[in-house]
Amino acid sequence: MMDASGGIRARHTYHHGDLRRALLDAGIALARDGGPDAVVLREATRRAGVVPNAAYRHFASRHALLQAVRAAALAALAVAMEKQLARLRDGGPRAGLRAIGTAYLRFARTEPGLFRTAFAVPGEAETAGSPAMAGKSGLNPFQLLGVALDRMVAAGVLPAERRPGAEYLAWSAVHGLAMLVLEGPLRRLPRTQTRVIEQRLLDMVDKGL
Amino acid sequence: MMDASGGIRARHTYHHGDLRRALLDAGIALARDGGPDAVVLREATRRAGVVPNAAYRHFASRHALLQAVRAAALAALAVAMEKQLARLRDGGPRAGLRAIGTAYLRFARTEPGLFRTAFAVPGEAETAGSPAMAGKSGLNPFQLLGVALDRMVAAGVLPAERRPGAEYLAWSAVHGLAMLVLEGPLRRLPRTQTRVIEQRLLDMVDKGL
DNA sequence: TGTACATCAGTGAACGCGCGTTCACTGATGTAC
DNA sequence: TGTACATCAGTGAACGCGCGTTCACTGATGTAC
Repeated sequence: MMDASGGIRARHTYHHGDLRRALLDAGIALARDGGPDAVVLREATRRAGVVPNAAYRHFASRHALLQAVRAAALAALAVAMEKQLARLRDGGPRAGLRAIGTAYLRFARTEPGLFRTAFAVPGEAETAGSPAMAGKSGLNPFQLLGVALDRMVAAGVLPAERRPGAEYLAWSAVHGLAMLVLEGPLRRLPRTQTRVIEQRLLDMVDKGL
Repeated sequence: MMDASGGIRARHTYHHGDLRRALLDAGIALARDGGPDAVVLREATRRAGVVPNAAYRHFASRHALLQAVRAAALAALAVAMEKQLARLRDGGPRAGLRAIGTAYLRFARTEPGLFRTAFAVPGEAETAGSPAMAGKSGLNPFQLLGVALDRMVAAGVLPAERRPGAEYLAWSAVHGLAMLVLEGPLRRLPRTQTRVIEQRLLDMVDKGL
């Protein structure tokens, strides 16, 4: 059990209260600064102030915990996207797509550990959609992207025949840049330059779709 | 020491002959089917028919071996690109860029382990260029992409003011798709659909650059 | 051409590491009567 | 309202694992004279 200062406080009850939640939170914290490999079962129990094997009351395996963390990371991304969408009062349907892309790139930048956990770990298809991966709207990141594209079609900005599969194209571009900047060859690029490239990439998607 | 059938043949000389090469080859084979994490020092020595610590005569650490494997993977990608470029007798300068992209995507598909090793491992900036990462032309993948873009500018197909940083945009798009297909959410997509999306992605880059 | 000796490339044995996971257990909780 | 008992959520101790890496060594190679 962690107190506000991050230290370990002695538990006075034998039962924890909500160990599952505590383990998940610890897992998220580990992923946050260290990525998927840092999500270590023993460390999570340590942080929860509990003996290692206690985790097995709540997660079948380390892998199960990791998947739960991954779902939380995806949900966090969805929330970030929703916030960015909420910001734009007006602006055409193109603005929606751009907001999605912007949020995605920012999330990768500000939460690299969670980002890597969300995508570098093979998991269940988030294209389908589990509630655990969703934001407040009930949609996961992929679905939010889909909605943005649908709106573009409805507004006549995107030809309907180019709609199917368009999410893969937009997603690829943005995802690739995120990866290259995060742990790829573009890591050493100065941040200002990164921003410029981000904008130009979004332009490219806009124009090229 | 491996014979043609893949078994371990007894070495009759005390000295190996070219252990460095043997370890590197073993490392490449490991990366090929298993990605970067599969490049395990002990396993490489096992395959070379040698005691584990013998590796330290040739590589300072596991990490050093991994970097060598990574360089080899990048060189292999460069060679694949060169081959694809050599194929096109004519076709405008756009064809060059497309060949690069095609080779990249195919390499990711046919050599997923090497691809992941090349890019999922933080390494020295390949944007600069070490000979170990280069193809027959002496250029590494990034540089080959740069040349293709330069040609487009020279041919007047790409406005000069859009040239700087253009490699990052093209690279991102193609890299993102490769990642999503390889170990991301697009893994389960049927192969025929993947191909279609690949083409459309290259179209998008072409149009959007 | 032959010998002495330095250098090099392997061997052999061992380390500590932290991990995920299993087992048999005990203390705490809540429900039926 | 009080008690008996089943269920649940933790404890305690231990495992085997394969890894990277270090140490002191010995057999093989090549070079100087």
